[in-house]
Amino acid sequence: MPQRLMKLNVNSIDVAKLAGVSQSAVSRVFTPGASVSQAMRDRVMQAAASLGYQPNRLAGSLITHRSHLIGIAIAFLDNGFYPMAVERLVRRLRDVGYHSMVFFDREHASSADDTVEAFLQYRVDGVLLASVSLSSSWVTACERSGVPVVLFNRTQDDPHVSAVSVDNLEGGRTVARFLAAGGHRRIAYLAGREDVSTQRDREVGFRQGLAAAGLALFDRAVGHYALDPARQAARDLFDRPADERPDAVFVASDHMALGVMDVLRFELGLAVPHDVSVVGFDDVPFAGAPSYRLTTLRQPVDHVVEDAVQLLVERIERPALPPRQTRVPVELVVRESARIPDAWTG
Amino acid sequence: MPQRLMKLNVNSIDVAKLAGVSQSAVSRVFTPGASVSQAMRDRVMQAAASLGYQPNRLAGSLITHRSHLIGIAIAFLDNGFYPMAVERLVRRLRDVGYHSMVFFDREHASSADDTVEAFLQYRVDGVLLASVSLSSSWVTACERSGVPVVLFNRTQDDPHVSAVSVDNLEGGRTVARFLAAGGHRRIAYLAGREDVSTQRDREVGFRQGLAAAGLALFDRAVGHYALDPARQAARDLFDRPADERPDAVFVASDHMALGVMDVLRFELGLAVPHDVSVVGFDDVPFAGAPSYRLTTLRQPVDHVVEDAVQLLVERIERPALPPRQTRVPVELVVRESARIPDAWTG
DNA sequence: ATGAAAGCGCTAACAA
DNA sequence: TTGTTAGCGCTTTCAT
Repeated sequence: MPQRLMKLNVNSIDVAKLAGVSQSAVSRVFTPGASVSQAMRDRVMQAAASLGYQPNRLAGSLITHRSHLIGIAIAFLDNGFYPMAVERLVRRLRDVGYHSMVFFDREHASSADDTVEAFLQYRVDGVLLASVSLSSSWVTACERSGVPVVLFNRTQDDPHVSAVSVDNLEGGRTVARFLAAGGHRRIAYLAGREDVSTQRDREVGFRQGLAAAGLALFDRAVGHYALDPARQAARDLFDRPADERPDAVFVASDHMALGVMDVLRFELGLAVPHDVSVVGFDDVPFAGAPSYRLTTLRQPVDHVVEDAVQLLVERIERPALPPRQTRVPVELVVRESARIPDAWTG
Repeated sequence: MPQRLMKLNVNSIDVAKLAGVSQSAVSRVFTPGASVSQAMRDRVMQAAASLGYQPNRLAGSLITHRSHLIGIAIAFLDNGFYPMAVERLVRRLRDVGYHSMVFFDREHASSADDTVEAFLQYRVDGVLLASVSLSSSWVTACERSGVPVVLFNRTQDDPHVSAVSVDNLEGGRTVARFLAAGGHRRIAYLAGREDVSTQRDREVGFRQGLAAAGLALFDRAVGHYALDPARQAARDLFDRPADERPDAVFVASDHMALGVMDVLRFELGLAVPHDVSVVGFDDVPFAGAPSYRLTTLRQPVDHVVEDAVQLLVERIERPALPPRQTRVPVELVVRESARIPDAWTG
């Protein structure tokens, strides 16, 4: 049969006819764990191969009620932490048999609305939410339709939703301890977006740590987890006479911290860490570059991803299981952007 | 009816019953452009809302033969160009009504194999290939099943496949002209992966431009588009006495170029651009950072993405249309990592 | 404009 | 182990 006349969408009936077997036999051959003889398998596979047959999983999902699709919603990839996270999430999900539909939602609620609608219409088996701005009503919408949701890197007070996050509170405390031990006395904080849990927890922990060292926050500015606002915040904090400016700053994300270092060194002519110590959060790839050498708290991406996938898959496979939260420890990575205390042991 | 007893997977029949209309009426209400009275639409929408009904697009695709799914395959997100590209690709596709299944394939052919299989099994309407390593046989597999493919940022000599790329050849020539005009005489090239078209075209164009200026390549090393190999290549090229080392280097990607700058400045103690000029390719976000200020060729992401989506959608919607290739112009972004020729006008 | 009926490609009882 | 049969939830003729 000339290839040009080949039927475009080959189905299991075509394969069955060519192999001289029933259609359901074909289905079984392509169903892992079904009961088929080797002879049957060989005949069917050969027929399938010669027709270029691939089972239609969309059709299959109709009856199994499993699409093996996971919806991933994320704000954007500007911050270098998220490309790492998304890539590993998608890879890990694939390892355990799921495929990823990914959506980017910046600020607008309407866009997030469409995203949830798409998840529901495509009958995704589960949802991973890494967006900073998704309100809890979307979570409710999914869970009500029986679609389990896992919050990635943010928490809600609501224990009815699974979530994985790093220990932002302890991270904040660690930085405070490190900076206080380094002899800093005018310590500032550069905040992320005020409405998200990571920001809040990092700041609360930081203030706790400062208090424990007998210090109070010297100053504070807001960078919204974005580059330009962070740069402006750095100017607000540091474009002052030497004795009125902070001698250290904890920046709520590396993405912002790298921009802050650039402003400090290239706009304001300050030396890091001689004039000011900078500590970030995330350990993005550029944090380790010789041009920055940013001291920061590492979020162990693989660990976080592993937990997220685990949390999601367990609820997909055993819907009766209750939601769970996990909290992954962070690790201070000491580089040279902040003065290192004598005999720092963690 | 208590919410806890609510049926989990509401279908169009449930909605029809509640609204007291036929099932096909429900379908019409949710089909854009179908013929329904306003009264019918209102009744159905109300019933649907009260049940939380969302049409099952997987079922719909069975009959329409359109999944509105696009398969995107990409190597990885290490290189800062790709996060930008993927994010915009996914957004743009969504704007025109398509949803993205994304896959990451590093080197292994078997993984790419699985990816194509998944694309076929999920009956994606089209495929976008941004992976560097996907061989042309996958393209054939998709196109034979009637799934149009667009190559993103790489070309094949084969005109039977749609492709969008930037003008790497002209880009290479431009850099040569710029460096020659800057008075450099020992000009080196740091290559990407030898087996991909972007690398080849950039180098060919570069050599052409050098020849036109009466120069030949002074030296060459290979960085495989990856950070560590690029850093090693930089050492090989520059860890020599002053009169034996290049006075300028064109690096085939910014991702590598930033690493090269770090080695030059922090390991080898060379000043950029005083001792050596560096030019990159891509214009990734960090290229503009004050710490680097890398002179580079900008790939206009929005333009490239626009073309890619256009090329794909036109073939999905009019399958008879032949594949096309587009070539997007690049633009030299002059910063301070390379000596600027007097009166440089482009 | 609406309803009845057929069927998209598949999986899963059930029989044999 | 294999075949027969009945749907899964939808879109789309075709009548009305």
